[in-house]
Amino acid sequence: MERNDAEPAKRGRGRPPSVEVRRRILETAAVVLLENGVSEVTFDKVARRAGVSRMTLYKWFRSPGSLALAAFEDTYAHTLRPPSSGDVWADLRTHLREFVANLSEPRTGPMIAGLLGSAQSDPVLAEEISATFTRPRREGAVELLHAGRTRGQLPASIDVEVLVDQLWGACYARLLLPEGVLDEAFADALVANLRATIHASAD
Amino acid sequence: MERNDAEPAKRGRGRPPSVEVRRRILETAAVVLLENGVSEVTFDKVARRAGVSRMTLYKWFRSPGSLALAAFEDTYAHTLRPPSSGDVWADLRTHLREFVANLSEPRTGPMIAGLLGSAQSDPVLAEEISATFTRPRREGAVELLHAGRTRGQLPASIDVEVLVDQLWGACYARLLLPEGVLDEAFADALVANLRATIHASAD
DNA sequence: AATTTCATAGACAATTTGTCCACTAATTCG
DNA sequence: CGAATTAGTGGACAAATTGTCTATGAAATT
Repeated sequence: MERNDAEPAKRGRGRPPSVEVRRRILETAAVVLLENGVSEVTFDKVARRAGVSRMTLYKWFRSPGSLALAAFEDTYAHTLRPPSSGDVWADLRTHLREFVANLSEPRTGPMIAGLLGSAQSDPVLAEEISATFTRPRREGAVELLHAGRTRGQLPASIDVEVLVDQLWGACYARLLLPEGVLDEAFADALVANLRATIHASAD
Repeated sequence: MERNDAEPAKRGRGRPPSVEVRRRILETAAVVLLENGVSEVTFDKVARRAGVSRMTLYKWFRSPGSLALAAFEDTYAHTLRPPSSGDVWADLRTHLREFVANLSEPRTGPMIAGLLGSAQSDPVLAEEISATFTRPRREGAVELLHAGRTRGQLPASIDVEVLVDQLWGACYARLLLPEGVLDEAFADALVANLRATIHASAD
C-alpha cells in the first residue's frame, strides 16, 4: 500500500512527512469506507473531505483501493490470536467463530468483501490484501490444523492446505457469494461436519 | 440483466428490437470482456466498437456489469449436467473436476472472478449472477449430496448446505483469493479429504 | 393513417483519474 | 548560515465514463 514503511525516523534530508496529514487522510478514508463502501473511496473525495492536496494522496498511495486497504488496516483491523491450545476441535471452534464474527460484522464484513472485490481487477491490490490480511490468517490456520494432525486428532492422510479452504475458504465463499448466510451457526456447522465424517464409521 | 426477457414474439405495437443490434452488442461486449476484463466493459467502449448508439445500451442494460454478465452468459456459459449416477464419490469427482476446469480456464476463470468482484459493489448484479450462475450450480450440488446422504454414503448427521460450501465454496475461495492454486488436483484433494475423514476411524 | 416503440446522433454537466507546474514549508548537510 | 532535499499546496489540463436530455427517423401494430 503505502510507498515507504519501515523507517519512521531514518529520513534523509528533506522535510519529513506530516503525521498530521497522514492521520487526516486515513481517518477520512476510513469514514468514507464505512459510510459508502470501497467504491466511494476516491482520491478526489478523500482529499477534499480531509482538506488535503490531492497530489499528496497520489504520492503516498498507489490507487484508491490501496488507500482503502490502508485505512481499513489502520482503523478496523483486528490482531490475530495465536493458534495455541492442545485440542484441535476447541481451537477450530474458537478461531472459526472469531473469523466469522469478523467477516459478518455489519461494518467490517462489507469492507473486506468490497476490498476483495476490487482486488479482482487489481492484481497489485490482491497481493497487498494477501500480505496484510489473508495470508497471515491462512498461515495460522495451517499451523493449527498441522498441529492437530501431528497430535493424531486428524487423519494423517488429510491435506491440510486443502482443508483450510474447506473451513476458512468456505467462510470467504459465504461472504462473497449471495447464497447462504454467514453466522456463528455456520462456523459451528463447519466443525460439526468435519467431526461427523470422522466419527461416522466409529459410531 | 436485460430488461425484458420472456416474450420474444408477443410485442405490443411499436418497432421490434433489432436482433442484429443486440447480437452486435453482445458479441462486442464478449470480445472486450475476453481481451480486457470486466472493468473494461463500459457502455461507451462497447457502443463505439459495436457501431451502436450508446442510448440503446442504456435502454437494455442496467449497468456495464450487467452487460458483461449477459455477454458472458451468451458466449461462454456452459450447460449444467444433471447430478445423476448412484455413487456420490464418482459424482463428486466428476462435478468438482468439471467445475474447477471451468473456473480455472484462462478465459472464463478471470471473467467469473471479475464479475463476482464487481458484484461486491453492486447488489443487483450480485442477484443476477446468483440467478443465472451460482444458484443453479449450488442447487445441483445440494441435490447430489442429499442423494448420497439418503443412500447412506454420507453420514446422516451431515449438514448438506454447509458441505456444499466446503467443496464448491472452497473452489470459489481459491478462485477469488490469491492463496493457493485451483486445478484438477485440488478438486481431487477436496474429495480425498472428505473420504479420509470418513474412513479415518474405520481403518 | 395514427400510434407506439426502437434506434440514432448529438449535446451537456458531473466525477474521477492521471499528470504537470510553480510555489511554499521544513529539515539536514556542508 | 545557506544550499540541497523532500513534503505539501493549489491550480490547471486532457481524457474517460456516467447519466440524462433532446430531436429525428424507422419499423411495427391497430
